[in-house]
Amino acid sequence: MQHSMPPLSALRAFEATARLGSVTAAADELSVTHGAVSRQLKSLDEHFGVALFVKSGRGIALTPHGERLQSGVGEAFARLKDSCAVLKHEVEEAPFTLACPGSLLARWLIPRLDRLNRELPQLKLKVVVSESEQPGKQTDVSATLAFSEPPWPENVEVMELMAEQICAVVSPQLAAHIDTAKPATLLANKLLYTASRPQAWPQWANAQGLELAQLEEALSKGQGFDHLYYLMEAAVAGLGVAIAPKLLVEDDLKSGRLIAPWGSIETPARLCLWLPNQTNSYRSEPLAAWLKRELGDEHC
Amino acid sequence: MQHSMPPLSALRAFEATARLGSVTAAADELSVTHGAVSRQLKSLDEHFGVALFVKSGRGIALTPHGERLQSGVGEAFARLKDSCAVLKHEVEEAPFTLACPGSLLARWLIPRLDRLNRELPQLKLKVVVSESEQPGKQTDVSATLAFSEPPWPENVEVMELMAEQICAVVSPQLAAHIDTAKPATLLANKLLYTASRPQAWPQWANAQGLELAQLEEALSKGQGFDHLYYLMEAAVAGLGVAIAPKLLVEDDLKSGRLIAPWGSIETPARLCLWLPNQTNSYRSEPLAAWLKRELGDEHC
DNA sequence: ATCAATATGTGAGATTTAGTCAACTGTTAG
DNA sequence: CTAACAGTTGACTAAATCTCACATATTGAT
Repeated sequence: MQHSMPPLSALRAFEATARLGSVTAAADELSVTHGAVSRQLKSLDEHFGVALFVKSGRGIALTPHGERLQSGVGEAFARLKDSCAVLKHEVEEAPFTLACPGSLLARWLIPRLDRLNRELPQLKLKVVVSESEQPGKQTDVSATLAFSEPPWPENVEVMELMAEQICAVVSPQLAAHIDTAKPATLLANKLLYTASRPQAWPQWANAQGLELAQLEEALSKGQGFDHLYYLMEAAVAGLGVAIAPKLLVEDDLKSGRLIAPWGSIETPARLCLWLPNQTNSYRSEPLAAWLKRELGDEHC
Repeated sequence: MQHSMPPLSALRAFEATARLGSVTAAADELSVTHGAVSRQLKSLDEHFGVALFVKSGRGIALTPHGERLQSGVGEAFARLKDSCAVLKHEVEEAPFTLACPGSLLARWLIPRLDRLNRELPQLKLKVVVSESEQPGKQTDVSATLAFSEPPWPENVEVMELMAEQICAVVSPQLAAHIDTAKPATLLANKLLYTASRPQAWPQWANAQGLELAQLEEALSKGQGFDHLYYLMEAAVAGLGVAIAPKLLVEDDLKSGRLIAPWGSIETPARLCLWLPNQTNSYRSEPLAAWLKRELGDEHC
């Protein structure tokens, strides 16, 4: 009495065969060969010690025992399929919430959001400003887009999208008064910075071969902002020279609202997509692919 | 949308775990290690792209998604188990019908039937006289017991129980008038035979070194019977010398109603249990074992 | 009648799935 | 603070399942 249950795969084969009235059709539905289904049915016969099908012409037909089994098993499998389909549907129809820092959201993602939604409508994408400092921490988001430096924690999946590049930017009006050929002349100007990225100016200065002490002094005469977003607005307004991820000023450089006379440098940070553990890859992969494509296009 | 169904074994692990509230308990019920169940659950999470359980203290608890899945899947599995149990019960409770030739039934099986039923009550044994000449042919019986000669057809399972032995038997009263030392003297007596076993006398005569021509002549003076059963009654009544399977006269020999002065010889035939293809081995094996034991005991 | 087409059954071997074992992490209770 | 418990995971192994190719049986068409 211990094991009245036969192997489940055999029951599934039975259910499909009984419903479709054909071994071959059932095999087709289950994406296996008819031989595989035939074996499963034989194993069921042996399990129950009674024939569930009899040959009928060149096909098969249920025996009375088979018919009685089918009535219950058919309903059970219908229930099973329905339950799984409902859950799958719930998961797929749920909006995909992408968290992202405000500056990246405002200056890069939002201008592209309409196209993203048109190209990946099945995501039902929702974007929110990320609140936590650690991207993987928020549990109520499907993914987080952010610049961050390796190493990354182990219990989350982090997809690297591109290296961060930063550049010093200035309004064209202000640039007219600077000798942009020599980086050092920059230090005479008002430097704009944000506390959220204290390493940005030192990294840039270092790459340009400038003395850190000189930079410190220049910064002390500069202006700080709470947020990268305000910093960039200040640069556009011609308040001074700002340092910013190239990605966030790309549109401004193209439109001529800002210029970056000293080029850009790569930092150790990477633009990453952080995925909590159980994120459905069917949903995150198209988004990752779209982001990579979008970022790649901009480089050309 | 193709494959909304995860592997069924993973669903079963989920159902048991959700119902019992514990991976270890589920593993126990399914007779596997907890590691195996843990893997199955993980594969389900990945299939649906959502966590179905969360760690809760040192155990686990269903997530809202998990709870919704459980409600349907639990019922479906209950249905499945019930359907299988019902069928299994039907098969096990159905009487086991054993067919058997009339003579074997009357002179060997019926005297032992009460004990057989007492020792194997779960069989709910029913015996019927076999109608078909070919033992495997009848479809409405669970098994057929009969003497038959190899080779046997391929599509039925035939279990050999013992070699057939035949012996010439005579009533003690009649034996008093025969010189039983020499087989040849037998030919002077009235030979009793049945058309259903034409080879019996020739086989016996051959084994005793008698001429077939002489036998033919003796047989022509003898008496034929429709059925082995009448033949044996005739021998008991002292009408002449009969030839019969030793098994069928064993009880008569023991009681002294018949004697077999010339011993017995083995024929190519075997006492066999014929099993149609889908006979449940859980039911036929105890019967076969009982028969073998019974036959073995008689040889001692 | 014979041949092609259709449907199912089966032996042998390959592949995939699922399971075991043992080590590891985290939690609770004494 | 240790021991017992509950679950997860890496590496390996065992077993179930599938495929392929061939065999058998029925049906319909030439």
